[in-house]
Amino acid sequence: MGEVGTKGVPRAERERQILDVATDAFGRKGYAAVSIASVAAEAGISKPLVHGYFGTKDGLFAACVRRAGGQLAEAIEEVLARPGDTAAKVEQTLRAVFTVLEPRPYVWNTVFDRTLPPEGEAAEAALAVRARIADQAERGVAEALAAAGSADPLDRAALTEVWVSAVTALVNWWLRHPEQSAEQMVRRSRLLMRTLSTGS
Amino acid sequence: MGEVGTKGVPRAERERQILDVATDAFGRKGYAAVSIASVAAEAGISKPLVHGYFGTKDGLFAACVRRAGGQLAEAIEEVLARPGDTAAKVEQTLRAVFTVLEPRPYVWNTVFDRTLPPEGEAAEAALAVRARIADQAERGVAEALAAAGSADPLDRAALTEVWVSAVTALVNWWLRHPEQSAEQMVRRSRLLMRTLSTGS
DNA sequence: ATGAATTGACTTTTGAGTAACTTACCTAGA
DNA sequence: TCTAGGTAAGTTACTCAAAAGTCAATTCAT
Repeated sequence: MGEVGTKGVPRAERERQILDVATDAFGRKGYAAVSIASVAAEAGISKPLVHGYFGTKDGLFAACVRRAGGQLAEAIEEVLARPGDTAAKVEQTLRAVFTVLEPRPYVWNTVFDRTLPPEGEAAEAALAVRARIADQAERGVAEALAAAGSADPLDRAALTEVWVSAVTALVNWWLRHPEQSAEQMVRRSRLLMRTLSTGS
Repeated sequence: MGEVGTKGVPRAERERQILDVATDAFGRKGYAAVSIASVAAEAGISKPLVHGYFGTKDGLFAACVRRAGGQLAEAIEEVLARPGDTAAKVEQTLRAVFTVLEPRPYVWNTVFDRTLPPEGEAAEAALAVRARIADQAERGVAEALAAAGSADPLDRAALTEVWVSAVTALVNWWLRHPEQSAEQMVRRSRLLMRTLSTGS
């Protein structure tokens, strides 16, 4: 256990390991409830190494959120860039999100963590990623609303928020039913979205 | 400031004040990110008084969640007890939830806090309230799903979560646009719910 | 043999929880 | 109506544990 000295693991690989463990922990329990020591233990290394590579806890979180946000935003962007009607895009966006999230469903909650300290690098990074995702969502939402006959910017802002929140809810439900595949989640989401409108 | 001795505020009222402040803080930042000291400061009293009334931090959270859960469950129950078809109930439930959540939108986040320590009174109380609300919502949701051709209990559970989460998002949006009336919000919600299904 | 990887053993800060004291209110008896 | 004393409300000043962050020493790969 207590062996000192290098183990021959290059920094890049070790950083990836740490980010994997930390993202999972942050997403499960939230920023405040995660200790650097527990992350280090889970990764099989010592606390100072984490600090050596990522500086502060804030820095570690920021790194997690930037990587996660990059993966998510990229997948969504790819869908939006493709041609197609609104119906297709909604479904493809859902599929993209669930597919990216499938191996690490906690990524989403990391980005939308509410327990961050209001100041600092972590909060800034999270806000940036959220803004990017909200911006992407708004583009898709605008189309759908136009089809429904509304061009009201208030409608657009509200629906964007509802949409993001609905995805969050689906992801959290998924976390408690990990046996579901991404494809099952897409199919289920389609049914649920359709049902939401029956009462109206 | 540092005046010692009683200020003549009876225990019941002080407890209510503390619960108000604590529920808001827990709902905003999550269990782990809230300190007893900050709650006490915000309530204008000292830390030991909070401990004297609620024991541990776990006990304080449990008290918050029980009160919050009671308020929510009661309002929903009242709507469900009234006769009417699915469409009417959806709309009435929306109206009821908006009304209950308006003065304290963070109540929902408190009940569904993910940063709770897995063991202890707080987690138990939260689970109990979640189960109660989920059970109520599921009754309403089951009807709508039946109309859409699904009797899958997993669908029901997931939709319940999505639905309440969507409503919460609407409430949070509403707080940032207070010029909107409750009736406008109900109408807007109807449009948004309908639009959500365009893709399917 | 140089530098990157890595840790043990610190210091410091923060926050939960407690002990012991102080003050105000309220009622029973004179 | 006045006062003695019990009880409820409240604080200051601590203890203790956990967790953030630092430093200097150590080992391995090239």
